[in-house]
Amino acid sequence: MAEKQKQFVKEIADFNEDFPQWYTDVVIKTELVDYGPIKGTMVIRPYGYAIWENIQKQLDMRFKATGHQNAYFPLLIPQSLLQKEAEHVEGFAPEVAMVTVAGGEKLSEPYVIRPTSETIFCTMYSKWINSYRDLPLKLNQWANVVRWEKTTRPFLRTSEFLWQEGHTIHATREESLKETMDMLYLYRDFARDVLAMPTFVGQKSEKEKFAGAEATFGMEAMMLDGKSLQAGTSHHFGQKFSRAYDIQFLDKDGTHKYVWQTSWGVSTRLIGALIMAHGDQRGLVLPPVVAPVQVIVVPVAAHKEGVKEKAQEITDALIACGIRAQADFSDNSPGWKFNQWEMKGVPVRLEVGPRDLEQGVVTVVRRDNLEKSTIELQNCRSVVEQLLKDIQKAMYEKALNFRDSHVRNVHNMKELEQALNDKCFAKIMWDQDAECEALVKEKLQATVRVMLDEQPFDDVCGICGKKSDKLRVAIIARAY
RNA sequence: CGAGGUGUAGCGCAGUUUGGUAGCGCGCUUGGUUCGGGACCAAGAGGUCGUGGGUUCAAGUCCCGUCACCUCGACCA
Repeated sequence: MAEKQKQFVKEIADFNEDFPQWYTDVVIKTELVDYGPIKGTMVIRPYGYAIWENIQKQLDMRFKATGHQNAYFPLLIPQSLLQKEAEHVEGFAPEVAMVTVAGGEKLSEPYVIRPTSETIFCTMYSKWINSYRDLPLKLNQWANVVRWEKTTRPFLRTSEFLWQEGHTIHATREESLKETMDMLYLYRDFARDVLAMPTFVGQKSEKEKFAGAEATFGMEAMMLDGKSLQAGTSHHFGQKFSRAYDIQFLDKDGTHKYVWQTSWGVSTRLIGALIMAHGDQRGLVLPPVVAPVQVIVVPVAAHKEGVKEKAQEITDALIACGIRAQADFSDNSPGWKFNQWEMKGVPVRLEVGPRDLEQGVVTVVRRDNLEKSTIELQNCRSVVEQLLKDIQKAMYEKALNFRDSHVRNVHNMKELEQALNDKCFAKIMWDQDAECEALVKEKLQATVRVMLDEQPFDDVCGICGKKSDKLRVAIIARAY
């Protein structure tokens, strides 16, 4: 028995030895995703897509609550449109896929498959906007985009991925800056409350900012191997795009002005982040809010009198109060089911067997800490409801503790290297010099993830040791 | 594009050194016994060995070509 258990754990690679391999194994074996016929694409299977749907639902609610609306723009973009903003083209050119033939004829102008939709939004915005009364316009799009990446990994980097991209335009710089930050914080709160994932948010370096943006802000999450994953971005464009695409409005003072613009997005990468932030040796651990199945009811000895009926009854009662519950009546052995649903990360398991029925109880096991207990049958509903909330909270606290114990203030290159080798994020004072950034990358294979709005703790740059008036607290980490 | 690796049953692999009837485990099907942490017994089904050419009486195995995929680097949500 114990042998089989060990074998099972082996099935999903070794969590400690090779974390990326563990990750890939888990997403494939838990049927979240499969490789598509084209290299670098993935097929998101029902179980994985259900997570995405829950993420969508939670985000969409928050977007609507902050005055955004959804819309949809075309997949194909004429190449010339993409080329209007110089930095933007340059940034995306290496990774765009193009359509050159349609309707059996070679096109006079190739169509780009959107790598992102700034250009098409801008084109339409310039037609739609006349007056300050038309502003702000705050649209969001749920869509797929294509970026021909050289190396790929399911969810974390694929040639095609799903995301949401918000594109807003405003009459003033203050307002667009506020929008950029508001959305950044919206993402941070969403990650905390929905994904149970603590993040660092802050400004990206010049080198890492979005092609065509004036400033880019990012949200970085810590994975269980101490590496960082960019989980979301929010860009301030200033008037760069509005000048390139001629988006002007007539202001109150009677003069024409260019709009101020933002964009922000999160993608299916969030699913990858979830997995790498919470998983364990047994597989996935999903936060209840996004778990496709929140409660799995496993009958034990289902053929015995009343077991199946009771399991169904309990499941129905939970579904009736809005819990995503499911009963597993397949003819696998209970042990197999336990392991299977644990691997799939279901937060709560209820075991219903003859022994439980005799005593009028049900056995409950939580996925996050594997604690097992029994509850009175009549309290089942309310206990489970509370338990889901507790698990959500406990998962966040666990992730937060992990992160806080893996963040370290460092003052020089030596300490920085030590921190990275200890699988930690490093907080360091940085003078925003590109040479320092390049040095860290070359010597330590690490990058400046974000710059935080925190009090300086040194008066020199931790990398080059020089004084500077541009010192910021930076997070440096190895990253996915 | 640089460096490594892998293609044999649905999945994971052995077999290749030394050419000679295509194997194992899991899964799948059927019947039966089971059921509180991956059950057991029995009987089955399932393969042009990635692909093209060559050597040979004979190629999964040797030779030449080619394709695909994976991992790690440079680039990115």
